[in-house]
Amino acid sequence: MEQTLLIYNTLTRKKEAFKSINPGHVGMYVCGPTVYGDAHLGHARPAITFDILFRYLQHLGYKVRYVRNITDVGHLEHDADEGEDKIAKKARLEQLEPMEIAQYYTRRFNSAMEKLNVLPPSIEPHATGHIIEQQQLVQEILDNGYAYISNGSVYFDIEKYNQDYKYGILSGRSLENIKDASRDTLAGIGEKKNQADFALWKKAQPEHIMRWPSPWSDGFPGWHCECTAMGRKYLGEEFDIHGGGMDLVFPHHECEIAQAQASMGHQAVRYWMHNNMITINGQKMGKSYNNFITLDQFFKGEHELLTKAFAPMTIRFFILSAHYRGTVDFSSEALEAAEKGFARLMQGLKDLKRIQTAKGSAPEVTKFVGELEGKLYDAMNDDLQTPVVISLLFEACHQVNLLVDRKAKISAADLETLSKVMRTWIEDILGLTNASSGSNSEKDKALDKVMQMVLDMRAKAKEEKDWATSDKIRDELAAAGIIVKDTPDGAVWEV
RNA sequence: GGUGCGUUGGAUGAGCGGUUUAGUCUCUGGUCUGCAAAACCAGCUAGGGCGGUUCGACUCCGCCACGCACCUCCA
Repeated sequence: MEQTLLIYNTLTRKKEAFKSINPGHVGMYVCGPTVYGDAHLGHARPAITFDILFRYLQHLGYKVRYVRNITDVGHLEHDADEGEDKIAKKARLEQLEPMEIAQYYTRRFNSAMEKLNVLPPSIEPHATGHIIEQQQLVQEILDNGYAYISNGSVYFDIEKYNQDYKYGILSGRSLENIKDASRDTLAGIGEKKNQADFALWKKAQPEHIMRWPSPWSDGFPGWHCECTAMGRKYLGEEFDIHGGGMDLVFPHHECEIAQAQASMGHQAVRYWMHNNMITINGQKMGKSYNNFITLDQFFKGEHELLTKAFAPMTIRFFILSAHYRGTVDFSSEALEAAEKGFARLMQGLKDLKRIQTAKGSAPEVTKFVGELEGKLYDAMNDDLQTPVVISLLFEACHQVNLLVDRKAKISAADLETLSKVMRTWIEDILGLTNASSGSNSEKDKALDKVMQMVLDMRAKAKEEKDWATSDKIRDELAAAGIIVKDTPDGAVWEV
């Protein structure tokens, strides 16, 4: 924990040295998915970005409580005025219970996360399980005079709030701006005093299935409440890190700040972190643009923009090869490049075992091994520069290749250090693992044996210079989709 | 209109005030191989325009041009 981790704080627009509120402990909250559809590539980004942070903080010795919510209620379709709960709408369309939908997509989300080797958070609270906490939050804001009741709904009074505090500090916009923008796009003010006011509690229309009793009306919480209420419940009135996608800065996180301030009199979050978007042909990938590719489609290769299926680890590597605050433009070509890069990294890890040690290391090898981990820490500590981490690990692979080819010498001690560093950084911190290592079914074992037999036969034919037979085996295996690669240590195969 | 970001070699995409600046794809040469594939090694005229700071800038600052994202549910 002697490492100084710099984190870019959206609130101050500066990189700041990270210091946790409670020494040795970190509380971290990240906005999770709204479970009314399959997760797409865009959802993978915050999940992976904050997974890296979660892993790295733990690596540095912190005990981390990581909370990522499941939004299963509360996101209104259009605007708080005439909105319809997204979950409820889809439920009616498909004649299912809202909870059935939420459960179904939650499972699918978690399964996709597992494939991407995203560690499960410490707590995954559901919005529907915290209605009482959200009502308490609303009541506090009402009691403090920063909200008003209108026709059974409760709205946050931005004008009033702005007199005592300042609304817009996170997104860097003034109340005047916000009002102007709202006036253009929306017609009547309706129940609200001010167009910029946002709903804390919404009275349910008769057609709403998801509803809860409250002092104000039968209804449901406004969509900014859950994160404020649940973050506070599990991480305390003040906690270290709040993360999410950049598109949540306004209004979601801006409203969270206002809610915390209005209810508790102080802000809850020390460091606001936001990952940038993934674009496709230069445009943000999103549900409303209808240009998204779900993670499932990636894994299966079922999308017109995909030339083939991509392994979850390829997607993870692809996302990590860009810095989290920059946009990443998706293309099949870019993913194919990522696939090769990832394979190269894994090969380097594997080839460590083939290195023959010498009595002593060459000076440049000692220098490289000695400096590697320090450089990795420097990169990671500078606001999680994973592209640099990866490029350093590629340099390590280059060293491994030289050593395998016996173009350099390495001592047993240096090799052990190199192995340990590479393993720790690739597997534990970046969370990249070899996907194929998990296949241990009876079928796979049987295939392994058969292949070993076939390759032995081919090796024998080669020994006897019976090229016709050896080539025939190679060609027929190729026709069956199995590629044979000859290496100095014998043939290897893959499907 | 407001708020941010970007402009790097044949393509993509990182880092860095000066020395050898990643990686991937394509191409070229080589090693290995019975041949091939794979793998590995090496190479392939780079940093939008104009100013400024500096002994020195692709890297810092300013202006301009172009492009992009966010400002509505959204990761």
